[in-house]
Amino acid sequence: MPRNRRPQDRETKSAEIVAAAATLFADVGYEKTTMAAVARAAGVTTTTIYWYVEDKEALLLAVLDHLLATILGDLEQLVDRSPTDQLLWIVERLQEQSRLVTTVHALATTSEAVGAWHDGFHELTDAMLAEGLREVGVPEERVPAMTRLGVFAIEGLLMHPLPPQEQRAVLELLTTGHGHG
Amino acid sequence: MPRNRRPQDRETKSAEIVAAAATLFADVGYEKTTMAAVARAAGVTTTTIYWYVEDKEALLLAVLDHLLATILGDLEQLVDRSPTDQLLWIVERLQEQSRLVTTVHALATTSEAVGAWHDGFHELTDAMLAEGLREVGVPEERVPAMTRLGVFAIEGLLMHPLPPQEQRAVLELLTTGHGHG
DNA sequence: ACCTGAACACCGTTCAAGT
DNA sequence: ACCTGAACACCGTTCAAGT
Repeated sequence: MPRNRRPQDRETKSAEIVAAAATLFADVGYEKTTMAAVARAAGVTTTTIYWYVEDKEALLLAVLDHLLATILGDLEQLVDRSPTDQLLWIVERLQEQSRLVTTVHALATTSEAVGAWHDGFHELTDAMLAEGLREVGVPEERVPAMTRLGVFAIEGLLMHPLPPQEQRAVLELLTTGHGHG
Repeated sequence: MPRNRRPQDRETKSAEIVAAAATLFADVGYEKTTMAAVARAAGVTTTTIYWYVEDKEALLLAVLDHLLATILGDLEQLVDRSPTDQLLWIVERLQEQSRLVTTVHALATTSEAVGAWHDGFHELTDAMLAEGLREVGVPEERVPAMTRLGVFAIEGLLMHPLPPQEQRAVLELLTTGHGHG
């Protein structure tokens, strides 16, 4: 048996478990997803999961980390696009994961680890949005408040699906300072 | 035994159960609050709760309804204040209940009933905010988008506590169209 | 009508035992 | 090192039995 076969397998199986959890969390929701269901979807026993992950919350964090890494990876392909385009693309991606977004918010106050993840995520997206605003020519002293408002708007759109035109109207109001014409 | 004693008692005890649940939901969170804990706090047996309420979710809805009624009741005292003042006052009240806010969002997609409550709540707050914007002189065609953005900002502030000055900066940017000076 | 103790189903997690 | 079946603790909920 080759020396490096085990680690390979370990990563593969771990990835399968995380992938199964990601799908179920997005479809059924975190709270309603059973560890047994994750195990079934991943083709292992329930107890096996605990060999790869400390508990259900750690599984959630693994899913979040994987998701974030995937999004950031795909984003590299879009470096040449405008910051606004990049942001809109992120919104689309997160919209598919709105259940996970609300779950993170719900657990952020209760769980130290999820709270830390949430803070880290916002540091990243805040910085990205601020950068975009500066590139668009927003004066420096307005950047912080606009960044906040922008993030709030994005989260709001994630959690309250709106018809495309209304969604667009909100984002236009946000960026240009006046609603549609 | 007087004819009307029972109904009185029933309402009292029901109110005690809902009050106990409201406190625990706000402090510990909905998911982490045990029906046994609610019962203990209300001075009844766990099973007794099920005489007054169908299940845990119905208990949540009772808490939400009571909270909303209380807030709207108190708001009557402030009719002479400006819409902005009224809104700020509501934000403060909801800020004490941010756990409940995230819980509603988390369950809104899963539960029909919570989803309906959430929609009703937004209809109400959206209408209030729109009214306030009109009174402040916002042109009619900008009202819808600004209302949306305003609600998103408020929810954002509820879920991401900010230092007072930054909170103020966001609200000012929202209402005046430019950040602090 | 209202309340209860005992019991049930379900779920996250642990553990002793296997390979 | 990795995996499992059996068992445990906990929780929402039900039910037969009481007043």
